[in-house]
Amino acid sequence: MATKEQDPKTTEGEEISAPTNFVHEIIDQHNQSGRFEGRVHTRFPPEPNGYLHIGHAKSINLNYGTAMKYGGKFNLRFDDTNPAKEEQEYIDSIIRDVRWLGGDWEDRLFYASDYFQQIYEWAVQLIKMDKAYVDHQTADEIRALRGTLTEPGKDSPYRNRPVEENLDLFERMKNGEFPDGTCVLRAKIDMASPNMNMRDPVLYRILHAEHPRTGNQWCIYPMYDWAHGQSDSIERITHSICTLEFEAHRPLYDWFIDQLGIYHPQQIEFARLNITYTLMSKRKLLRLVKDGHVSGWDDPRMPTISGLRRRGYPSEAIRTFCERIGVSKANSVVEIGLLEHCIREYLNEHALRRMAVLNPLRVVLTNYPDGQSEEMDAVNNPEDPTAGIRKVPFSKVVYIEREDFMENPPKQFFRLAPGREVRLRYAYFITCTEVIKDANGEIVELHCTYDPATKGGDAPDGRKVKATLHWVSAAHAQRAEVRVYDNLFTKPNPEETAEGEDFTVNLNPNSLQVIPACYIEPALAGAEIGSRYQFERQGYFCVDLDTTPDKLVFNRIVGLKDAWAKAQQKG
RNA sequence: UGGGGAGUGGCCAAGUGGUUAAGGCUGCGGCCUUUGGAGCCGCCAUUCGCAGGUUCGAAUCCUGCCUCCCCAGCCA
Repeated sequence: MATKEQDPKTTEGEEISAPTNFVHEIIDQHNQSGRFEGRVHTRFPPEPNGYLHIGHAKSINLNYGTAMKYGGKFNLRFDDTNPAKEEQEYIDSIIRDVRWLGGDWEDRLFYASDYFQQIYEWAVQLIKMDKAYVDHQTADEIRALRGTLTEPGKDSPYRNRPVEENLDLFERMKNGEFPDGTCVLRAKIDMASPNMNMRDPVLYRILHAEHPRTGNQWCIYPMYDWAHGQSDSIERITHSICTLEFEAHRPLYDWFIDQLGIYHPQQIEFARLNITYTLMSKRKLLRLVKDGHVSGWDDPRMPTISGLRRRGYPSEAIRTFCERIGVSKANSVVEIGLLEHCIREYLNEHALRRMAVLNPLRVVLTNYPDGQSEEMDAVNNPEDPTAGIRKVPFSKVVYIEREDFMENPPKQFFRLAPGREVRLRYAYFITCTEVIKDANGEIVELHCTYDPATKGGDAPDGRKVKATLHWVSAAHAQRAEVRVYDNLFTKPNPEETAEGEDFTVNLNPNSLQVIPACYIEPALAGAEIGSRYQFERQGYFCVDLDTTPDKLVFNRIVGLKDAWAKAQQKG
């Protein structure tokens, strides 16, 4: 059915699928022109100053996926050039997350700090070429002379120091002779450039700080701009894929590489991911953690990879999502609904079905023999016959979902109501005969009769019911805590606030609802942490790591689509 | 009012001078159903930021304009 017209071929004639985005299109052009001799080598270059989030997943998927598509290689490299903000904890979490997302760097785990010596030598080379100088201005003075977007900057008074003096000063910077902030090394480019990045950017600053990798070996650290392009060059990266904000830095990276005369990767910029009702800024996510708005980086409401993992989002589904959103240069905001769709789509196929009652209503089957119980066959996954069946115990008293009963149902409601017959899934047809209330008029129990002829859920006389309810036998039920999540923010754009307010005013006070005592079927006892199930008619749930041998805790990953709820909303 | 990017349906996104302007998500109908789930079928841009122009023919080429994003860290 798919038309297979002219699949592009490599020079070897081996088939490569058609370009799926503009990045691949550029690579195809390079492969045609022979720019990189057919090599494709990408990398994911995080700074270890926070946890990865789903926006990073898009980047990892693009970089790793691209390498795989072209039979190339993929590196993981930490851009650890600022010891003031970076920590080993972040390095560890990032490694774990990239691996979990399926990225495989084989033996190519690198650090920009691995290249500090080389980068230092290149700085010396630049000084010798009279293309860099030590500037003793303060940060404020540098800023004052940088000019503005519309006015050119002015040369630093230190700009024309002799090469020998610069060499000496830079050496002494490295040797720790100056306190932090005394001076910096700057590139000598053009203070009048319309591109602000070219106005003599800072290359090195003095930072007497302990580095997670290099300890106290260095007290000068290269700026990202001075380290990043060269790191890619050292690793012989072919395509340096990065986000849009670095587009204006590309001329600078090109200038460095051309001055140094070293291998030249091609930088390609794409638009970062934004998702409705969530934040993607590392700074703001850090704030949520530090200020205790969430329980940690792995709070199941966080868009961090560790949060999504704990919530129960399968990495396969996250990957599908990353494929489906596409890659372009247009700033965009993807609806959270698409992510949830991908999660449901995967889990529908893979999650075992179980029955669990979150908000129980006791039902007594008045004509069912006292003390009797039997085992019903239940399908584990209707989408996957190989998942088999299980036994579910049934007895005289069962719990059903409170919202599956209405005393005075509207015409659209076809679940249980007085005098009405419905099916208990895999069990029997039951008919509600009596509603028991307490002194306050609260419904505390239902009396129903069951039809023994409908065992398994089918009526031999062919009569139909309009609803099938999930249930749990009271005598066999296990207890569990269930945590139901909603969006962390109440607005599609959490950054949208009134003057003087910040994004925390948009925090959703109902983003976490804990249901301490739910009833679950016995097959769920001993479920492993991280395992995922569909609770029939409710949604997908994942065993949380707070689970202990005597207390199961489930996270709701995502609810099932609910036509009844939607109809209610419409009124 | 410098420089660099981007504008295709509610949200993403294909499209690279000749197609009825892909596809997915959402939404809306209907079928089916022992999950009001899943699945299946159908509908949803005479128009591509706007205005001109070139052409037999323009989302695609040209000109002008509008809107949005990024850049003035010793952050990345």
